Amino acid sequence: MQTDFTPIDYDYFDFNGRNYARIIGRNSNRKRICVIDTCDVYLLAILKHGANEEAIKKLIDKIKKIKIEDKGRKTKVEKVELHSKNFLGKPVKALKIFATNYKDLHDIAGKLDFSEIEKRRGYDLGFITHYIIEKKIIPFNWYEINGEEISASNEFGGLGKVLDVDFCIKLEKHAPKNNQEFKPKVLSYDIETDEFRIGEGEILMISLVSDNFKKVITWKGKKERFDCIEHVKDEAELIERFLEYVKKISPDFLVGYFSDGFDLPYIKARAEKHKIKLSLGLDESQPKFHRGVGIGTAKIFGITHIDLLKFIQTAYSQYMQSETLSLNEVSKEFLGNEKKAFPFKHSSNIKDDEWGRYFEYCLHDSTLVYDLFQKFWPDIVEFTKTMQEPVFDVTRNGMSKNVEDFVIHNLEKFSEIPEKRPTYDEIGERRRKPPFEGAFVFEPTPGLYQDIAVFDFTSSYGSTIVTFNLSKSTLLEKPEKDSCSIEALGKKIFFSKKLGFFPEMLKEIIKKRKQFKEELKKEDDNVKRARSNAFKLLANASYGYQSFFGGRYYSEEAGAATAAFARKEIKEAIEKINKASYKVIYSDTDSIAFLLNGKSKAEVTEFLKELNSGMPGIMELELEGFFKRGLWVTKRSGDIGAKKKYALIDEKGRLKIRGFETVRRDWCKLARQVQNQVLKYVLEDGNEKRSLEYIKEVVKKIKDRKYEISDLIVKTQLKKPISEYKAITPHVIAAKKMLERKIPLGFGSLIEYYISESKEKRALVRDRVKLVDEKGEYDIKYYLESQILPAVENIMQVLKIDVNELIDGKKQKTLGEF
DNA sequence: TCCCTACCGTGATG
DNA sequence: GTACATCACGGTAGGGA
Repeated sequence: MQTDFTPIDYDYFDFNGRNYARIIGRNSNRKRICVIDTCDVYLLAILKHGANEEAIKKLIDKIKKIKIEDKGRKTKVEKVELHSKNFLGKPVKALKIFATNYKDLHDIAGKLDFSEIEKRRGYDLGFITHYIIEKKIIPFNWYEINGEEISASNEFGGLGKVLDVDFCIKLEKHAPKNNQEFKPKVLSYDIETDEFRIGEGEILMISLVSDNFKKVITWKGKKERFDCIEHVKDEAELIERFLEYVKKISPDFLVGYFSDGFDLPYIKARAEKHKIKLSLGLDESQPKFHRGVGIGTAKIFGITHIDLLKFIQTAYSQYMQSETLSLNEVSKEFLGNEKKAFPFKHSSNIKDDEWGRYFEYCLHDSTLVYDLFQKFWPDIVEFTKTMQEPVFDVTRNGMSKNVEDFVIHNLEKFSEIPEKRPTYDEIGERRRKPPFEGAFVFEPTPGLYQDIAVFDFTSSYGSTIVTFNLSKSTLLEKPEKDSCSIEALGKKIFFSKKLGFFPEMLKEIIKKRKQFKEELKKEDDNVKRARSNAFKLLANASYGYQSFFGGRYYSEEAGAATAAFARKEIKEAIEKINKASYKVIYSDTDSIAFLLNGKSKAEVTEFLKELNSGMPGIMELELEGFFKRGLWVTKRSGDIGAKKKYALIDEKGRLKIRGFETVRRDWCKLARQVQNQVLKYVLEDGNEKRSLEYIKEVVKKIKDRKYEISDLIVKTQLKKPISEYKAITPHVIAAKKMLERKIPLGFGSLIEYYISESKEKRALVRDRVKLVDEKGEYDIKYYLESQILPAVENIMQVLKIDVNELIDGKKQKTLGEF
């Protein structure tokens, strides 16, 4: 049969000793299709330079005889070809050694102990990656496919019969087709339980949301409620019902939030307890749980399980406003919608008339997850198409893996043989290296400035890598004609002029980033901003990747050289800006802030063009914006200007605050609000007048205990198991208190506490820690001197005001009006 | 016991 | 599994006076 087809999810199976890819996807009639296909598997043996033809011939004959039988299957070398390829940019002769089963390539490589062979590569990619490279059947692209329909045949042990798909096709031909939009069928889900520890409590309800479908399955509460609430008799039936709905709706994506770490493992544990087979897969298989160091992953065959939290974490968190990645905050930021309020209670404490609200709460969570998925769908597609790996992996991988996938899937254009993953020892060696010098940060002179412009290098590190051709494969041992050099790692490092594959590929990511940024300029919304930033992140991660110990294309020299070149470029730009009679007041990594010194915006724009025309390669500055005022403060200790701490206001009165306590979540809300307000007043007015009034008022209110504890809560994240802390800080004490109350805590838990008054005179801060709901009076002195004062002190100091006098009230006379 | 500083730890910037 | 280095700053640990 013939149809069009877009691949969504991939896995593979062995049949008669061979590997077969199983690809689940859809056609444009929304029929679900499973494509079965195989491909040649091989590894590459790179030959030593200058091996003679006769020797190679003999070698090929020897290799052809290799057989392996020790893993319950027979694998042999099926054919050997001699190819001219590149390895790390250099031309090499390599033998392409074809074998029966991908999993045996490693063992075959182990038998290639011949003196003519220099290196063995290309057998550590994984079958699916290898398959996608070989057959070029890329997720979310469209293909016209031809093949034999085997839905009802006994082929592959009757595989087609057990698969719950519309068509099962053994692929014969495929050709790329114009891409079209694919609207997936999505089912989001969320569970509520009594116990947070996996499987230790009962599942009280499961909510499901899909297109025109909302359902809460529960065995709790009273029967008559809303249409979408379905009562079952017990937990076992609830799980059965969940299975039925997933099967009936049969979505392309089953989406949860932290569902890799909670919902799905929980359902699995409870299903096991009730001896229910959790056959969610299209082939009736159970979810496969893969253990990770942190949380594992949960994979369902044919229905792609997505944990949105994971994707948001890697792709967007760095550029988000939200302080935590809780469903509530993330929904607020991207949907303008939040969770319904329902304080957690054990089910035994929930009254009859409260269940309705609990159901609504649970259902609303699934709605949020559903809406978030729809919002991020374009990004998920874009990421997946760029990385060319199955969407299951792309949504879970970190940035370094994404960069590496992108590289691996683009090697063929360069006839490049893939480099191997580093060994355990190599990783250890790389990790032990001392850090190299990074970015340049300008030490600002504290002050309140007027009329400021800010320039940014577009994808600074990325364009540096591209411009100066910095990578593992372009690193030279000694200088060559036209090679470029830089001082880094305490020596002179050289890179060839001939463009390497890594820099060339990076060019494409930068192009994409530019495109998304343009789109963002046309119409600004949270998701567009996130997308643009995600590709910015990816471009920057390419720099991080080359210095990342786990990377195949790790190169300390390339990393250090990138930072060195970037420093050189920005310092030169600063000099040029100063020479043009502007005055640079601050700079960090890739941005430069400078005073207009009376010049017009038009002059600045013109000057920017001139600057760019003199810039090497694809290095380019862009205008970040004009600002009416800007404030830089001193460090708390000493008089020198603090780096990474400043606030700007543009002509429209919009604030841009960086590094200040206002943007740090480990300061109490009050301190942050007060600082934010003071910055606003100072930047708007250019003087201290309104701020002083305001601070005075706040100080009085603190002294009069007019604030709620909720304004004074300090939030700190737990970053390791409590026992591992050497320094017992307030947040460790708070965490211990929470543990005593049996509140489950772990890596990443947000610890909330406030500082209460103590009779003891010299008590440590940690001895005064109280949990949010613990009764107590807040410590006036602490909040004045350790929260509010530090938050405004340095700002007022710039305006020559000593805030200490406001607080103790002794020297108020010197303040004139007070 | 007081005082100082090194170090731990978190969370920012880019 | 896991992109990088550069900063600020509160709080404690721990030694010396």
